[in-house]
Amino acid sequence: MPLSNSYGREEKLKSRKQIDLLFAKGKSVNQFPVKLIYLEVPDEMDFPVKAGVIAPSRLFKKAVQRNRVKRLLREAYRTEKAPLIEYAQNQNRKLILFLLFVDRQIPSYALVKEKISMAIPRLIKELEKTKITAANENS
RNA sequence: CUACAGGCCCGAACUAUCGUUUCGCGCAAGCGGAAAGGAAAGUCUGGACAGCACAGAGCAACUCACCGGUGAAGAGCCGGGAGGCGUGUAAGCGCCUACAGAAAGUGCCACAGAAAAUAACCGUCCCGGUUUCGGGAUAAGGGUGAAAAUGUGAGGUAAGAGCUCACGAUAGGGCAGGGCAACUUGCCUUAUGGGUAAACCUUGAGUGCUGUAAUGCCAUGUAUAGGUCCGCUGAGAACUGCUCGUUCAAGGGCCAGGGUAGGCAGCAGGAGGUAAGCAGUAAUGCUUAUCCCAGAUAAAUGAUAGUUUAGAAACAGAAUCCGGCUUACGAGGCUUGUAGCUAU
Repeated sequence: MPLSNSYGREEKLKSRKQIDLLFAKGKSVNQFPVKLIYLEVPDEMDFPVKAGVIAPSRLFKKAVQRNRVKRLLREAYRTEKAPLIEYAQNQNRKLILFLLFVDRQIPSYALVKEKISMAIPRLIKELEKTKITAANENS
């Protein structure tokens, strides 16, 4: 599968069941004002990483504002996701992921992009740890 | 020209790169097309559409309210009438109006005032008594108030009063002229004991209820094992606002637990848009030509850079679809009215 900057239908997290599961059991990486919620799943999926975005209506009352924040998150994820996909493919791990925005101010695109580019290496690092502990438990 | 108020128009364009949703073509790679708003908003209305209901009677609730037209319909729109406000000597012009009924009934009318509805505090007048008082008549005058019993003049009277008369005002009725009508003009006649119906209410017209998470279909999947209460002395269900009434009726309610939560249709060709012509004061209608113009479901229109421009900033994101109403808002343009200044 070639790496590209596209962010198509098969890469989006759509199943309501998986979303409920993610919020119930998922772990998180905080990189204020962006928060990643992730969960490794055993299920077979058509793409190694499925991701969605959220702008809480609690923080943004108007639909226009929520749309704006979600578009920024989506665009930043699209440009910065390459290392994560590559890692998941190489290690053959399946991941579901949500990007939350937890500030009240509508951010600039530059800020969101910077924070996500910082958060994704941290996420990979966390995944590396859980892999080691799982391996230890198994042995 | 400036300020204020009302109405209308517009709601940036283009290029490049990387992306999203969808449609068409193609085996595929890919190529090509389309992609938020004037309010998409509030969910306030009217419909379309869908489901359930539709033997009957009563009650309740809600909506509307000058006339005519328009339209699928309306709490909309257009035109007209009436009333009010502003301006003006006036004519006129502009703006506003939930504009049926107060002569069916009930209620309410703060403060002030004698009194807020069938009004005697002061005053005026008469009678009795004779320094003060008592009985009566009287709405002309006084002050209060948002509002005080139809205005002015004359007659009249003890003093007064629509008590009578003249000219008016307001309301009802009649006749005549104008108008499809609301209404209006003139004449005659009757009455004149307030306001409030965005108080209850009355009159007239109308409304079955629910709402696209409607609804239909396909797929997947199981479990009702348990607890408790009620029940043929009728639980409960249907007639979907409620009651009566009618019909059915042996299982039903609650707690706990299990399964599913995927897909298709609805769902994008419509009371559709644009242009021209015709009819009409207008709203609007008709004809012809032409266009296809979002369709998601954790939910698509974005990011970056540059150019144009005085500036790109306001309010704000489709979720079944249309017609309206209301509210929010930016820079500029057009237009109407008022005020001011300058010039003529």
